[in-house]
Amino acid sequence: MSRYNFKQAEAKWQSVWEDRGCFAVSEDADKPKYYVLEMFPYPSGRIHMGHVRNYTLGDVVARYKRARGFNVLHPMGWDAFGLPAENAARENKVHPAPWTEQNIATMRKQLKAMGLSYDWSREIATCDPDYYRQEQKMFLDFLEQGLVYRKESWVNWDPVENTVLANEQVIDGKGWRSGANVENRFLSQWFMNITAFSEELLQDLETLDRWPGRVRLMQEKWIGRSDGAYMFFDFDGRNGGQGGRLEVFTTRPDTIFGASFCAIAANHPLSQDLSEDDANLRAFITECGSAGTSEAAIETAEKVGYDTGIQVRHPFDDKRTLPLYVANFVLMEYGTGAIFGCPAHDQRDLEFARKYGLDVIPVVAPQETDAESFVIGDEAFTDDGVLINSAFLDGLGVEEAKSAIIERLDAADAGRPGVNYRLRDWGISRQRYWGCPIPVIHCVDCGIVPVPEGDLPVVLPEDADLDASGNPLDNHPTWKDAGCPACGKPARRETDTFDTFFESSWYFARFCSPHADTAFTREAADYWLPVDQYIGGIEHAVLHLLYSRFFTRALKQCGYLGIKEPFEGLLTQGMVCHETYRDENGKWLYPDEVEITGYKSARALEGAQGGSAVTVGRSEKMSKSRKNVVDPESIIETYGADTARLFMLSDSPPDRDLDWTEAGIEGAWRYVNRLWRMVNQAPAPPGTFLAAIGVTRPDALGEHSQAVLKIIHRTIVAVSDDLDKFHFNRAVARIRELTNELEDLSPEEEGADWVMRQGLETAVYLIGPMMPHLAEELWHSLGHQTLLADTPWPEAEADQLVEKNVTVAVQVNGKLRGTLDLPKDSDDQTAETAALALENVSAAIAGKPIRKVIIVPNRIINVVV
RNA sequence: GCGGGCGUGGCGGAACUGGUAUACGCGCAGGACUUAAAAUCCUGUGUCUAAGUGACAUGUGGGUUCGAGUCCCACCGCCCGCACCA
Repeated sequence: MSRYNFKQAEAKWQSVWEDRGCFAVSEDADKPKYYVLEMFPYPSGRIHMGHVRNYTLGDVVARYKRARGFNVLHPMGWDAFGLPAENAARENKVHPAPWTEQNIATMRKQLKAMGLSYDWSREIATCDPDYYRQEQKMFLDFLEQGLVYRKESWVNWDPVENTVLANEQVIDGKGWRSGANVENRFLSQWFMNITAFSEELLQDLETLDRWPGRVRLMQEKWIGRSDGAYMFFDFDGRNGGQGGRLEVFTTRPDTIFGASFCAIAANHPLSQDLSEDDANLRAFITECGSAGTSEAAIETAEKVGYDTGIQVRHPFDDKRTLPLYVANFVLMEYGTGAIFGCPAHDQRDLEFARKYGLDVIPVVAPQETDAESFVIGDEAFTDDGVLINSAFLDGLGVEEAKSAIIERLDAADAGRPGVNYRLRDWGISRQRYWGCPIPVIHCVDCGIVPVPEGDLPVVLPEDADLDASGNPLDNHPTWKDAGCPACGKPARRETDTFDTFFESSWYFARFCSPHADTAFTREAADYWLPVDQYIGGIEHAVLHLLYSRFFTRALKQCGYLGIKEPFEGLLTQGMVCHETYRDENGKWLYPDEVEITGYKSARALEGAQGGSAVTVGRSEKMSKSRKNVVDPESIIETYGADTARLFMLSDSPPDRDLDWTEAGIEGAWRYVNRLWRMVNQAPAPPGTFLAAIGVTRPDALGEHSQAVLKIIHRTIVAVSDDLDKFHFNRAVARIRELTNELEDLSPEEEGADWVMRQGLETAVYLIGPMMPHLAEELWHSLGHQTLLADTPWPEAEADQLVEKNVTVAVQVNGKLRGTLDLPKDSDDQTAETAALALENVSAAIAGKPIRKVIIVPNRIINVVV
C-alpha cells in the first residue's frame, strides 16, 4: 500500500511558499487587516511541544483569515535577552551572543519545518542593537514624561540570580525562576510608573471582551482596587517631644468608633524616628525585618507589636485616645503603612487585641440581634449589619455608615475619601549582563544625565567577565567610564540592564515596521495595530500582558502610537501533557525508554532497566525534570509536520490541557494517509469515480449523491463557524465526518463522480489551514495548477443548505418514543397527526387521555398524557 | 481563608439560545484480505438486560419545566489564581 511521502511534499511546498513570498505582507488600504501574533519564544535551544501547539494554533488562524480575504500580518521573532544565556556562558565558556544566535538558527529551522505562514522578512531578535536602541530611546522619552523614575527602596533581592526582582516575579516569597528565598535590600532602582495607570488599566479590562474572563479577573485582582478613606490621628510626642499627625488608610471608615489602637509598619518613617532613642524598638524592627516572607513563615507568624507609648487622638471623639504600636503585620508597601485597628470587625486586629488585652468594641451587629448582648468571640464580625455604639452612625447599615462618615471627614479635618491599589510600580533595574543597558550616566556634579540620543545605542561590551560574581557590567574595567554629557567631567555609566519584560512589552509594535530606524513608523502602527488575535500561555496572564497594556499607554502618551490596548483578542492555550514513567528505583524514564503493555502498565525497554516493570504516573505538563517529554523534531521526522499539527488541533479545545499520546499521533497519521489515498487512489475503477477537473454539474443527481452534496455545503458552514470561534477540534471532527460520507458514495449513482470531486476539493480547502502541506499536495493532485495558499475560502451555496425534510423527535411525557420525517415547517396539525399515528407513540399513550401536545417546529413533539 | 473554573462511556472529547445525550477520534472485540504478519477495509462497542418498540445513565441530593448535561439551591471532588492588602 502506497503512502503519502510527507518528507518530499513538505519540503517542496515550504520552498514554493518561500520562493513566491506567499506570506510577505505590506500595508494595503484596500483590504481589511488582521494581525495574528503568537507569543515569541525565548531561544533556549530547541522548540518543545508547547511551541508546536502555540504556533500551530496561530498558523491556523493566520491561514484561515488569509483565505477569507484579510491582509494578514503574522510575524515571528526572538525574546533573546535573559539569564539562561549567561548561565550557559559560564558553563560552556560561550559568549551569550553566539550562544543565542546558534539557538535562534536551530529553532528557526525547526519552526520552518512546521510550515508556518510567517512573514520571515519581519523577523526580529531583541538582543539586536537595532532593536534595543529603540527601547533606550523610549526610556529617555519615558523619563521626560515622568513615566520612569529612580528611587531608593526596599527591593526583592534574589540571592541566586544576584539581581532584583519585580513584585510580580516573587511567588510565595521565592524567586520565580531560581526558587530561592527572596531577601529585602534597600537599593536605588529605576521604576516604571505603572501605578499612574492603575485606574485606567482596571477600567479598560471591561473593553477586552475577547479576552478570557479569568485573565481579566486575575488582572483585576492584581491591580486590587480598594475604596475607603484616609484618616488622620493627631498625637503628642513622647516625653514632650514633637507631635504629629498619623495618616492611615481604611476600607472600613464606618468602624471608626470601634477603633482600639493604631499600628504602623516597622519601616514606617515614624518607626524609624522613634527608634533613634529607643533601643528596644530598634531590636523589634530588626526582628520584623528578618522574619521570612515565605508562605509558611506568614501563616505561622504570630501578630506581634511594640507599644510606642504614644497615644493618638480619636478623630471623632476627643475624649478617647488609642495606643500606637509598631506591628509586624502592617506593610509599608500598602496604603500609608499605618492602620487603625478595629478588633471587633477585623480578624487580624482581633488576634492582636486579644494578645495585648485591648478593647474589643462591636460597632456593627447582625440584623435582628440585640445590640446590648452582641459580643465578639474568636471571630471578627465582617458581614453587613446595623451600626451600634457609634454616636451619629447608630442605626445605619454598613454602606450608609461609610458614606455618612466620609461626608464628615473634611468638615472634621479628620481625613478624606480615598482609593488604594495593590498594584505597585514596576522595578526594572537588573544587575545582569545579557540585557538592554539603561542609557543614563551618573555624574557627581550633575546627577543623573540621560545619554544623548545621538550616542545611542549604548551597546554591551563583548569582553565582559561572566565568571566573576556580581554585576558583569559593573565589574568591567573600562565600560562604565564615560564623560558627563552635561559638564564633560569623568562620570560613570549606569551598569544595570532592563528587566527582560521590557523587550516583550512592545515587540508586537516593532513587527509593524521591523526595519524602521525608529521604534516603528506611525503609519504602519496605525494600519496594523492593535493585534487582532494574540495567542500564548496562561502563565503570562498578569506579568507580560499587564506590562504590555501599560507600555502601550505609555507609548501613546509619548506620541508613538494611537491605541490604548495592544491585544484585542486573546487566546490562552492549555499545556501539553504526557504520562510520567518511573522505573523500579523511582527514577524517571523518557517515553521512548518504555514500552506500553496495557492500560496504565508498561515495562522498560532494553538498557539499564531492560524489561523491568515501570510505574505509570498521571499525565502532567511536559517537563525535562520528569522526563515526560516528546521531541517535536523526532515527531516531525517520523510523521511529518501536518500530522503533528493535526494532532495538536483534533483532540482537545485549545484552552484546555492536551494529552500527548502515541496512539493519538498514530491516529492523526492514519487520517493523513486516508485523505491522501482518497484523492490519489479514488475507488476503483480508477479514473471513473472522480470527475475530471472542470466537469460541469450534471443536470440530475442520484438521491444519495444529492444528500452528500448538502452535507458538503453544510460542512463548509460548520467548519467556518468553528474556525471563527477557535473550535478547532470540532472543525476537525466535521471534516472527518465529511470524508466518511464521501467514502459511502456509490460509483453507480448518477453524478456521484462529480459530487466526489466537490467533496474532495472541499475537504482539501477546509483542512488547508490545519495541514497546509497535505492540502497543497492534494490540491495539486486534483489537477489544480494554482496554490491553495492563494485560493479563497469556499462559499456554501444557499440552495444546498435548505432542507426539505426534517427529522422530528416524538416524545410521550418527555420520553423519546420515536422519530418522524416531516416536510420542513409543517404546520402543527400535520405534525401532531403524524406523531400520534406512530405505533410506539400510541403504545406509550395506551389509551390515556391526552392532556397537551407541545410542538416545537422542526424539532420535537411532546405528547403529555 | 477569599475569588474563579470544571465534573458527560475504558480514554480525549461533542451537544447551537432548555428540545433525539455520547458527534468525531482513541482503545477494545469480531470479521475480510494475506502462506503469515504489518498496513488497509468492514461490523460492533454507555450500563443493566426477560435482548423488547425495555429500564437506567451527564459527580451526589433536591427544585423549576411538557421536557434539564444545559437553569436554580445544597453538598462532594478536582484544577487554577490571590492571600497579614487594612
